[in-house]
Amino acid sequence: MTTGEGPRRGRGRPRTPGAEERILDAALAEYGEHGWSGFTMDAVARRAGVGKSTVYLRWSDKDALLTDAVASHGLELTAVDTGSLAGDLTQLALNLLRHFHGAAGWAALRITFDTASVDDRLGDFAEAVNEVHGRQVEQICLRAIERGEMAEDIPITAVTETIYGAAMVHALSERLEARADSDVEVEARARHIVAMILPGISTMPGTT
Amino acid sequence: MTTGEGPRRGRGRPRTPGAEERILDAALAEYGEHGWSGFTMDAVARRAGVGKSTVYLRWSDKDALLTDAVASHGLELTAVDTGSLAGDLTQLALNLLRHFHGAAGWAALRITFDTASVDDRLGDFAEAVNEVHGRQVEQICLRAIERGEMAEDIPITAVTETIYGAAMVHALSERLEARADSDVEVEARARHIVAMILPGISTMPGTT
Amino acid sequence: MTTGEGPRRGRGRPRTPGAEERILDAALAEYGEHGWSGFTMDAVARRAGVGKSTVYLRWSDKDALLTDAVASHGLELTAVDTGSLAGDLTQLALNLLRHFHGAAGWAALRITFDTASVDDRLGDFAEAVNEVHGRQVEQICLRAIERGEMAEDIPITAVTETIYGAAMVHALSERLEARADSDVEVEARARHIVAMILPGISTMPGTT
Amino acid sequence: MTTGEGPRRGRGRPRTPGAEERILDAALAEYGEHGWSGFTMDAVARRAGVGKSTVYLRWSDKDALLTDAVASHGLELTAVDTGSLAGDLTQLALNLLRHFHGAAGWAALRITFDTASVDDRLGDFAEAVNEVHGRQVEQICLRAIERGEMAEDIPITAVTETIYGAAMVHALSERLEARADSDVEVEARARHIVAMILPGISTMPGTT
DNA sequence: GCATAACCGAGACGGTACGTCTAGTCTTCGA
DNA sequence: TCGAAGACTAGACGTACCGTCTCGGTTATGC
Repeated sequence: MTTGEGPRRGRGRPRTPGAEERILDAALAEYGEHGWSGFTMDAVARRAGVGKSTVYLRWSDKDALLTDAVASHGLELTAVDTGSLAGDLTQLALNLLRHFHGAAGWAALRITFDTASVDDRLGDFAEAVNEVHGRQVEQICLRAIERGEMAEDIPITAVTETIYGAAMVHALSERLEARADSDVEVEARARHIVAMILPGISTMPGTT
Repeated sequence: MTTGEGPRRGRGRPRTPGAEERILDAALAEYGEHGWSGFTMDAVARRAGVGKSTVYLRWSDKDALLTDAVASHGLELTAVDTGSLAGDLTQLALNLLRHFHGAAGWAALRITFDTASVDDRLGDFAEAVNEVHGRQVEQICLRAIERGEMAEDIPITAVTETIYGAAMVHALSERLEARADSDVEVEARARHIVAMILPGISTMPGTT
Repeated sequence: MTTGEGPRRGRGRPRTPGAEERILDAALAEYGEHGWSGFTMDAVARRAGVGKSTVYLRWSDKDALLTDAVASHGLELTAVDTGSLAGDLTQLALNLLRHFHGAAGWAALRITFDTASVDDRLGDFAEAVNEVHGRQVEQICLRAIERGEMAEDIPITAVTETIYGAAMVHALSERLEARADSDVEVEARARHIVAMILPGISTMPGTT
Repeated sequence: MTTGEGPRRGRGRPRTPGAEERILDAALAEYGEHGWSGFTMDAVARRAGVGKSTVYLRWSDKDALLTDAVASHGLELTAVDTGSLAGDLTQLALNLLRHFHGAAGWAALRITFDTASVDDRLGDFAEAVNEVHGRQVEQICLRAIERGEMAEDIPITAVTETIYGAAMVHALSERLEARADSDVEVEARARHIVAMILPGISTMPGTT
């Protein structure tokens, strides 16, 4: 995402192959363990067994590294097409719940909030996430409208925000209460969320 | 929540009355302007017209101050009882949208995420927020169930998470797109959110 | 030296009698134990069992207190008149050696050097010490000249400086080597010093 | 005496060559201008055009820096061999008077007194000074004894202490009276001092 | 006998330096 | 040419101290 995929044909020593990934992993681990205020470049470099200059050679600064670290593990939401609006949304909710529960997803979340707060810093990443995620729901909804399952006058962003928000706050609750849902609970929660909003957006009242 | 409500009967010069509030305000302002990195104790002290030691006399460190600053202005959600579930939820959603849009609410949000991530730091504040907010929705729902407006088998936490999440993510979107909704838009969004989940939780299908 | 011996006849509560002395003692003790850089007003006040304001009520600042503390115990050199130049000088050297060896004398010495270094601060104390001490030797020498024991063309300040310096450096050596001379050694050293300079200032060559 | 003469062969950026000296000079200048209180690490760093951490990378704390600064310029006494005891001593006295009159010599003196007072701090420097200086006089005296100019039963330390003390106290007097001797006066004083003690240590009575 | 006034202890106040730590840059050696 | 090591400037961190101030209380005089 940052490195620039130049064929690296030059003279001199080629870049150590594993370094990039080790650094990203180290960054993610440090961020997960100590949070933003305890996240130091020196610690990342040391943990990755790498000199600080190697890190700065590839990322311009702290934010860039962190952003990239999260991005590298944080956008693994795969689109689905189960054939029904209910199925698509339930699968999406499930994915989101699992995503935000994991370290990378959670880190992505925090960074999104952090970067969204500072105006003089580029919220590139946050916007990217926003767009990627937003497009997911958009496709689901468009398919549903085509099939006639969903009313056309529903603002899609509202659907996105509701589902994402629900998953997000649920993950937050879990962390605050130092609780970890079982697989069954997660699935139940996903179904609950969808059940709650489906009647509100569907064309046929009374469907579940 | 701040210093312990000791009646301060002792000897010695009593603490300057206004200082506490001025420092908290300054902290919130600095945080809002510069974000977490860029938030300086020296700057807070200077802005509050106060010595650094005065700040450290009352708060043990940066996090404690920031947490308190946000808490002092971040829990101003007033419960409402409009008589109907739809009215209550719409009013709540409206409050939340406005809350998260403002500096204090947004800051509270960020801090909630921050403190929820670090285990060796006390997420006291985050838990408090969680509980206060959770109780709001609980009361609304209990009233609705009493009135027969709401099904009894809906998990209330799911309702909470959905509404809060929707408001939260909407505020996030606004910031990411550097957009500021008008009052009309905010109200419309609140109604949309409620309209989306109301059919899913209400006893009478087809109601809006 | 600082207090100003006003009869303190006014109304109001009179100053606690013992306080003055206790503070001075505490100051001297702290200075002796921790040196100039570890000498704090808070510590002095605490050690004297006294509030800081009580200290500042009597002395304007740190230097004033320290100066006074040393002065109160540091100028106890008593003049002597043994009837002969050799006797007078030996007695003086002995006094000085003992003086500089003790805590108060040593502290006075340090302060003299400290205050002599800073031009914007009043070396009042240092000058006072200098003058008091200088006068001692002056009197001894004048008596000796009257008696015909001492040549008239000797600059008296040179005599003063030599004897004082010798005693001073000897005390310094003792401290540096963590050594403490016995009484016999001190007396021997005093005689040595005088024996060394006596032929150089006496009218009769070859006298000891 | 400073950093340990490791050949610094390793990897990494080598220490900036000039920095050490610039810092020491700045330290000495600051000390000379503002004295011990008023001597600030920040000011030293700023004056040397250096970051504070660079200073702390080389010296553990304020005292260490100051001590070293003085040591670097404070031990420039060169031995002399004029061929006669009187000549040697006069030259030594002259050197000392000039040494203690200068900023570095005076600073060295103060620090010697300071470090000699605090037992938990290493008086390394003070001892070094003591030894270096002591050896000077020792050599002079031994040569004189060989030549038969000086009696063998004179304790050499007494000679050292007397000459050093005389020069020291003279410098002190100059400062206290804000006076600066001319070259002629300094030389006269040196001759006076030696004339005073020479008869007392020489084998031939009546020599000057 | 009661107000007045100066003192006392405690300790909070604004300010400033301390010594530590981090960010991001720069400079060397070795691969 | 790149990588690791690590010194560099800049500046925030949290602590400690200075000298000032404001309390509640105490102890004397003087009306």
